[in-house]
Amino acid sequence: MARTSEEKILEAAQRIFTRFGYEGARMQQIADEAEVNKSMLHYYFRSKKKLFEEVYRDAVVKLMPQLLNLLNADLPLEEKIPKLVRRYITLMRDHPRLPGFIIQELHQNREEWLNFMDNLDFGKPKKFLEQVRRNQEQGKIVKIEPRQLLINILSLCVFPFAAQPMIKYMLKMDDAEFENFLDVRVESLSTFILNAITP
Amino acid sequence: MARTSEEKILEAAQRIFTRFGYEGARMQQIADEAEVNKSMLHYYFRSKKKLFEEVYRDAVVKLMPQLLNLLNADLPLEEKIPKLVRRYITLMRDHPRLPGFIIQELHQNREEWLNFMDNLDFGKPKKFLEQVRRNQEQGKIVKIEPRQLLINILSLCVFPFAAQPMIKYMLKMDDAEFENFLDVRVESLSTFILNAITP
DNA sequence: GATAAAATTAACCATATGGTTGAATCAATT
DNA sequence: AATTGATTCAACCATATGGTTAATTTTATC
Repeated sequence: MARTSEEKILEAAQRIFTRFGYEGARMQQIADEAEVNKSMLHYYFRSKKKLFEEVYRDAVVKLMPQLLNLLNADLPLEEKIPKLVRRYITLMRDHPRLPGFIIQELHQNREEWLNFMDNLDFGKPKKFLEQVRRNQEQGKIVKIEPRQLLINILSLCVFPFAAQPMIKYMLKMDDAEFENFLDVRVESLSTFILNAITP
Repeated sequence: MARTSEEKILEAAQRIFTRFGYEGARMQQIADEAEVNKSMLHYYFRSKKKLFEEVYRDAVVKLMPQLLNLLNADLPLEEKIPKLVRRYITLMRDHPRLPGFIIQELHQNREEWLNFMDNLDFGKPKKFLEQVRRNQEQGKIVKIEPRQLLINILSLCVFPFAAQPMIKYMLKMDDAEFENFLDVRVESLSTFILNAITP
């Protein structure tokens, strides 16, 4: 404990920005959430934009490498896919607001976002795509464009979190039921995907 | 042509709100986009919030019924699923900003959003869920929780649009390549899903 | 063509918001 | 205890923004 003011601000900013977005967040709101004087935000982070960028970078750094490492790991597909599903869903469960947050905020200033990402520079899913192509040539899996498979896996894992409130509404789930839905989903998705690509 | 000011404003508001979100959008910006004096926005729609609600309602009404009707149609699953995929992807292609917009803005005031949706009241995917259950009992498809299958289909169709810039970035696609990716996707997804649920 | 109603505009207004400043307080070092 | 630098705070500031008003122009009606 005994978090410094700087830490308190960052954590508060994380909560507020991920919830309300850049435009929707108020500096005063962040200060209140951090239990700190508003001037402190500028003292430590200079401006709203700088503070936001810090938060956004942290979010991206928290997610992207996790997504990519395992994707390029040295594991046979039939092992890798269940592991991917389990890890992605676990990751999203821990940070359910991040996917929506990351996607939402990049929708504007696309230019700016591009060099921002290039600076961070995580790898690309190249190895995974090649692995799929190889498995396909060997007839181990069904014919499918590797990028399509990649996007399928990502979609299936991430979308339910981005669309969480909509899903809860459409299927009339409360929080507990949704959690249960996710428990089931880990197993369900693995077999779903493996089934889909098994000849 | 000869669109009325009211129409011009609504269309402009649609473009601006879906792009920048409620908080990010500026009334002046909408007025400029509509080539209309800012006071006109208040003259016709009273307030930013009212104008936004109109735009949001239009967006939801444009998407939801389309999603639900076909889902509950009287068609065997093996026909219905390719049709669903084709229609959903076509729909998203025509309105690529809508899914992100709808999801983004409901993330806040969840309470308000709930009665809002209840007022509009589209159906629920009940018939589809039952159809899946029946097919399952008859051994026509693999064992799967019907709601999971529903979310899978939605995720696979919708997510690529919500995450479009991210995908383009990760897979180094330009606009043309992404369009091509979507062309391929219609076929690819249908067989992917059918494969996944065929015993 | 006079009259009334609707539509349009420019000039304002009140307030919220990001940001600044300068004084006060605290903590470490000597 | 004095000095110094970092930290915290209340009071301000400039500006952007949603919204209002009142006058003007356009359109429709008789």
